[in-house]
Amino acid sequence: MARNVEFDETAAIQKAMEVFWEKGYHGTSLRDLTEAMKINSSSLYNTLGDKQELFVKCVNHYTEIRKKDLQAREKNSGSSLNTLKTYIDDAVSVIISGENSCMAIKTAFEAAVDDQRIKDILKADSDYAYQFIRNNIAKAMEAGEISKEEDPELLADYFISTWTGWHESFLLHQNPLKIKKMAAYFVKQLTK
Amino acid sequence: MARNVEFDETAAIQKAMEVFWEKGYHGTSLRDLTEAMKINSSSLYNTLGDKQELFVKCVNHYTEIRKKDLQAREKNSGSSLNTLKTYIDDAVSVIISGENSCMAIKTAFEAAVDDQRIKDILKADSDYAYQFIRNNIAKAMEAGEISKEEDPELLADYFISTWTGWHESFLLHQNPLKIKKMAAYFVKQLTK
DNA sequence: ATCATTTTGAAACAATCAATACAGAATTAT
DNA sequence: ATAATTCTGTATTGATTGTTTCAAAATGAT
Repeated sequence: MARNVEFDETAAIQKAMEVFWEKGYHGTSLRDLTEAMKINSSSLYNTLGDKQELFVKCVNHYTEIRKKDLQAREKNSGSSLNTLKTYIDDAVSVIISGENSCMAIKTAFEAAVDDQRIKDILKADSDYAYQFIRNNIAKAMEAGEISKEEDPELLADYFISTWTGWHESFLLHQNPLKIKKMAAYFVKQLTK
Repeated sequence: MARNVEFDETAAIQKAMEVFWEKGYHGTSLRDLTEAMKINSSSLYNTLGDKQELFVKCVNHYTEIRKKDLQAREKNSGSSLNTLKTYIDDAVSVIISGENSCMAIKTAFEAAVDDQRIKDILKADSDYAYQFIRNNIAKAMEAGEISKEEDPELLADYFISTWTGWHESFLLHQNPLKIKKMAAYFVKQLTK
């Protein structure tokens, strides 16, 4: 009957996500977005909604990427402790690469503060990582790789929390060694 | 020779700080500021400068408050370990009180990202806390309250990092027990 | 090819943004 | 009291904000 949408919606959201990621929600203008997405504002409003809706879609997109990453790690055979260690190593690499900090963290401290929808998405994202870590810790305990005296729930929370601070540390001090040392210390605490 | 400024500059900065703290840099408008500060925009620009300058003054004000807090804690006699424990307990109380998250963290992940001046202020703030913690850990080691096998520098970094994550955790999950457990675990790790 | 439908692009919308101009009120020193 | 100076309030600046309008272009079904 009629014309189809010309642009790739997922690609457009990806681009928008990158802009929001870099500049934050309030720091991003509609013109920043349409320029990066290479679509007109009328097309944007027609297909993706207003700024807030688009932002929600972007944060969702971001957490879906993270979810897929965790799912890929779950499939990976090998000891649970190694899965966790690799997970930590990869995170350290991302942090000290000097790229933009984790979007979930930035969003948590900016836009999520007064938007429950965003909070819910980030909470679900955090919960998913929590389960991933908790399960692997529990399995590592069964395998005797981590002391059974520890509480996997507590350790999982601790895991996620510590992480966030590493981003802030590198943001301010730009010192890779600090991050590496903290990661090594964390693994040591975990395994002893 | 001439008239004096009518409003209390420190009080005005305090008010501005509260607004920035709540809404973030980009989320705060000049109207928000002048309304809260109860001064006219012309007075603002005359005495405090533009939005960016005012923000710098506010972040400085915030870190000065924290500095004074730490200095008060330093004067407090008692064991170094107790000083650290009290410091942690107080932080936990603030976090689970449900008030706004720490302004330094929010700013680090929003405005500091592309403003070196802000980064420098926050770095100095972080360094001051670092010294406070490091010194107390070192003293606690001498007193035999903390194992001498640990590295006070590393522990101090770890201290600060963990902290940040607690804020994010409570922001998303609103679960005081999680924070309390993590704090208890942290102290346990520190002292054993 | 025609028609119905939808997307697109350019332009413009009112509202708000940060920032300023300027006149008059207020203050101090003389 | 006068003069010199500075602060304050009103009003407004041009720019930018998010959003919408609308005609023209593009598409698919008949």
